[in-house]
Amino acid sequence: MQDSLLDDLNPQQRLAVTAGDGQTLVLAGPGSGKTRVLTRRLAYLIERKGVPAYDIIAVTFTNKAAREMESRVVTLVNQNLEGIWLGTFHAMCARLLRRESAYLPFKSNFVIFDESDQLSLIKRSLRELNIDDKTHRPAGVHAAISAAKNDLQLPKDVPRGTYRDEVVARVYEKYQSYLSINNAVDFDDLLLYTARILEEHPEVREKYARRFGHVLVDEFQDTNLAQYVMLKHLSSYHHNIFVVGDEDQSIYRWRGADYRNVLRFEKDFPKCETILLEQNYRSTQTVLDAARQVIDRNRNRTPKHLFTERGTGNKIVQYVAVDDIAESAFVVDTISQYLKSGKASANDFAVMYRTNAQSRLIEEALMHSGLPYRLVGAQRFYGRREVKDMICFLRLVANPTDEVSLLRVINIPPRGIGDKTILTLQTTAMQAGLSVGEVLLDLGQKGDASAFWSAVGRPAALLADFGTLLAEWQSVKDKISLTSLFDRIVEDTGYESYINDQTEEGNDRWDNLVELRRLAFDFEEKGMDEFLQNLALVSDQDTIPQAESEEPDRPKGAVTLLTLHAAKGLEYNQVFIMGLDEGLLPHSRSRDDPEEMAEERRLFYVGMTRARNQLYLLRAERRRMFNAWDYGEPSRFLADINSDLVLNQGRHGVSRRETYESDFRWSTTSITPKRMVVETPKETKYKAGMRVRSANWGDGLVLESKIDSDSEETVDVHFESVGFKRVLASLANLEIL
DNA sequence: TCGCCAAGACTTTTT
DNA sequence: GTCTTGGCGA
Repeated sequence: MQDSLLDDLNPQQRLAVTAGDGQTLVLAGPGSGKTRVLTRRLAYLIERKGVPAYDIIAVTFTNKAAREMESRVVTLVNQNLEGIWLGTFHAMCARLLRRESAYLPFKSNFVIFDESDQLSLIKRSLRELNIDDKTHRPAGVHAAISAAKNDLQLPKDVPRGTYRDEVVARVYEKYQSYLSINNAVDFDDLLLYTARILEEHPEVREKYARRFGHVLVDEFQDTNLAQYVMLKHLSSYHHNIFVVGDEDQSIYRWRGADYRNVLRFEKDFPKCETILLEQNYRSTQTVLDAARQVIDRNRNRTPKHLFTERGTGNKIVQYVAVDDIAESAFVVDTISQYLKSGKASANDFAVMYRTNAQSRLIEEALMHSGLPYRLVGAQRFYGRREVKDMICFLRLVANPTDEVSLLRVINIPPRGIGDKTILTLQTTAMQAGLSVGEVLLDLGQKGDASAFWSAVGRPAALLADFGTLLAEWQSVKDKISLTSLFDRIVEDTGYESYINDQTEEGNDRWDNLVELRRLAFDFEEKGMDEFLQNLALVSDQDTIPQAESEEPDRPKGAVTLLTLHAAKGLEYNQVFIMGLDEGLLPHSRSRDDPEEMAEERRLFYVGMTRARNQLYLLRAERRRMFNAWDYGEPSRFLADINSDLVLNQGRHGVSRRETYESDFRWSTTSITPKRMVVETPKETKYKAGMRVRSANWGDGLVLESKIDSDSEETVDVHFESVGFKRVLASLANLEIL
């Protein structure tokens, strides 16, 4: 019997796809056909079980995953997916909240603030509350608020035990009130409000729970508490929930993701059927074995025995470079050799690293050798200044009371409206009980006849000019198309000449605006509101050509450079993982938290399992950090891989630094010839773990000690009294206890 | 008000 | 190294 939906699946995959009603947990190792199972499951429900698409909700984390799933399902079933809820968690929540805004502190046409908007609101809240932003960094406070939201806490739920908690709770409250004034929500709110609305209003919960006969979830290991609770409520009527994930690939803990939701799922649904997908279709057995040796050291997970029919394959190549430059040189040399032999093309290669900062050296090395490369994700499209500016202009036209947007663009391009003027404007508005935008519009429309003309003083004319522009855009916004409005704003503000200074960078910036205009064109029919509401939920990966896709303008392809985080879900024939040094991978910030250390291990595991044929693990004996050499230890993860699986290509003796120097922008002053000789680090007097006493700060614990370029010993100490300090050994006079 | 310079930070970043 | 931020002088 032929069955196109099931025939080409392995037994485990088939078991998952055809699982009966109830709760199903599919634990899918890397390369085991997770996406395939999910799409076939959808198709199976619709085609074989006669489930109307309308009854299904399928959630993913990225737009890319959602789009991919949709297009694959469409080719599998002979009907359209009319009425299905298929999309990212955030998009699905936004849809639900727009319908149920009656229960919420904002209107249904709310906008979603992105990260920069959020941060500017946090800063304003801190200022308003007179909280010092040095001791309470905006990003840190925001992270704390975000964590609270992911844990389903409202401001009143935040514990107020310490002064810090108190600060967070107060800023949280203020921040929410600002969001509300602007009719805006942040990313976390989408999840928080959805979970809470389902929790607190039985009639809403029942409405959606009844509707969704089937709930399907991708990347389940990356859900946070809010998402978990939401899923539980959505499936509380029909109890059909099908989740796919892999605890070992959970790498977003710092965003609230909790892989233990996998364990929680099994506990909450004791009758759930658990299916393990262990056959791997991507890598060689060598890669899988090595990866397993690394990941098996983690606890609280379901052990998996990944196997492949692809054979043993090549050994993993380990290479210890003399320094960071040599590390990059090795990558470039190796790739060049492959390409010369004709055995591979550039897009077979990926170079992965822990931190974006590491991309610089490899980029320079690739550029130097003329190899084409593609950098994933470093510069974000929507984060770019010019793109953000334009979006704020549009948001302002759509909603003049949006103060965040207004304050951003009121003086862009510079039109003589400074801090002082803005402050008077704000005070005037507050006294009149109006928003800043409304005052501005009044000034623009009535000129010196406006009631506010004298109140704002000398710069009144400047403000009125901008107000006039704004009023004009407002009056035409419903009469002309979105792109025409776009052009009009660019024209009226002289924005093009402001950003495009005819340098290469200026041209790039202008190109970004042209790209944004192209995106806006897709919303010509749906209109500006829809465009703005969706903007924040579109990630950069949707606008930047992705690694696996063919780019017509680059037939030969390019080497892909990306962080380990960005690598999840992708695969390459040859994978280089750079910087396998203690402090880098695992990252030093994870040093004293076992949970974070476990996540570093998973991150490495994700990277390793991206490789189809050949994996290269690299490290450098020393690298340049700030202005000194940093001598690292090999990553602890390397020791976990059995040496039988590894081919050690040893250590290069020559740094390429000299050869670069002539035609690259290495600063010659910072690299004296003396330091090009490989030098052994001098012994440090203080060692990590030592207890020391200082006359100033009392007792403390040495975290790290190193010799910098001037042979000075720098010691990092955690003092009981004052916390972390970095001191020079020669000056601090630390007594070893 | 603007633009320049110096100081300090700097993990990852699906939405 | 490179980015942002804050202070200061024109």
